Amino acid sequence: MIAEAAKDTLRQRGIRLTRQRQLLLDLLDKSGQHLDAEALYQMAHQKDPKLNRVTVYRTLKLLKEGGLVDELDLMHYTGDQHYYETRTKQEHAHIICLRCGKVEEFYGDPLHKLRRQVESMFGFQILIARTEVGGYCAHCQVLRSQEVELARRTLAEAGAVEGRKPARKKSS
Amino acid sequence: MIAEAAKDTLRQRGIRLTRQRQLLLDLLDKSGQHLDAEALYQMAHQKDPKLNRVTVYRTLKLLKEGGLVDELDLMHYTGDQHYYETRTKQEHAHIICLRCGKVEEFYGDPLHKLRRQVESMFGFQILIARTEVGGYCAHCQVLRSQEVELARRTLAEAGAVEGRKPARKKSS
DNA sequence: GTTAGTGCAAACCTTTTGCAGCTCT
DNA sequence: AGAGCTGCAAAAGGTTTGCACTAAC
Repeated sequence: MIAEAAKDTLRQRGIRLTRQRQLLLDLLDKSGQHLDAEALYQMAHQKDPKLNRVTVYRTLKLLKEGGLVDELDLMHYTGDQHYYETRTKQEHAHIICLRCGKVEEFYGDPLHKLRRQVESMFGFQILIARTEVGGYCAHCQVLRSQEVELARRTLAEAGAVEGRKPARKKSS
Repeated sequence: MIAEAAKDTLRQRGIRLTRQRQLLLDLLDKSGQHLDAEALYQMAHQKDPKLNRVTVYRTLKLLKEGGLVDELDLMHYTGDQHYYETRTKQEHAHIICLRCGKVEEFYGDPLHKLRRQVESMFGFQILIARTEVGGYCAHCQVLRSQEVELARRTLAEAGAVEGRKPARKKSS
């Protein structure tokens, strides 16, 4: 369980493990990934009605600065909020379908190569890296092209109707 | 000049090329890269005092949706605003120094490979991809370690002072 | 002449801050 | 005991929206 490791890390840094922080850490850890502050707040608030939204923001900031969670924005698919996931697994890219919102994760060589090249080419010390890709998933590509086709026809129809209206008075 | 191509694209889509849009497009095109909405507004507003901030936001949104500019956030180095650059050059990653704010651009194989792998592995149709890397540039690594060392010493000193204070009443 | 686009003001949403009181160690 | 943390209310920062007027085609 990641939350335990995170708690140790925090303890070692002399950061207090309050009831609220433990709850948030556990929720972040368990509940899948890509929670935004509001979603996390809702979950936490349900378990502890006294817990305030502000505490969620402060905790997330703390964890982010401590390198315990990573911040994403998933191409702002749903808005301008940020998403968080515990930093455990290998580095990975996030692939977001801009139609259905599904998020895939990509682990692979190119990410490591990129990292190594950036380090050696620029003498750069990398602390965080993130790759986000937006587009249409296999399923939505079909649906998307149907939608576009429909829109095209609707427009053409409207155009035809317009064409039937009395012509611009020029010949009248 | 990119702005011209962009203008053609817009015209073809039946989007009106207003005075304001032309100005914004030209500014985006010329003035280096990584402008945020406010910076772009300041520049535009200087040339055309009637031009409103809202128009900047609306134009950026239009250009972004049309794939003519890319939106970045440069690891939120300076805050939560977004940055924009015209989409012309090859795909590239942005490397941001979290100490001095310098932004480097990385062009390279790993980016293409990543793209190709995502397309083939997931059957994904990519519309936008972005990679941002945060850390310390070669120059700032040195300065950073000095800063950390200084902080460490300052803390140790404070700790020493604290140590001289009457001990926790246990032996008293 | 239409319809899209602009400016203005006001709203909106997410996140941060100031401060008094509470709590972990 | 006391610094660190929380909750509450209020502010901030960035961006969007409603509406009447203006301008591009």
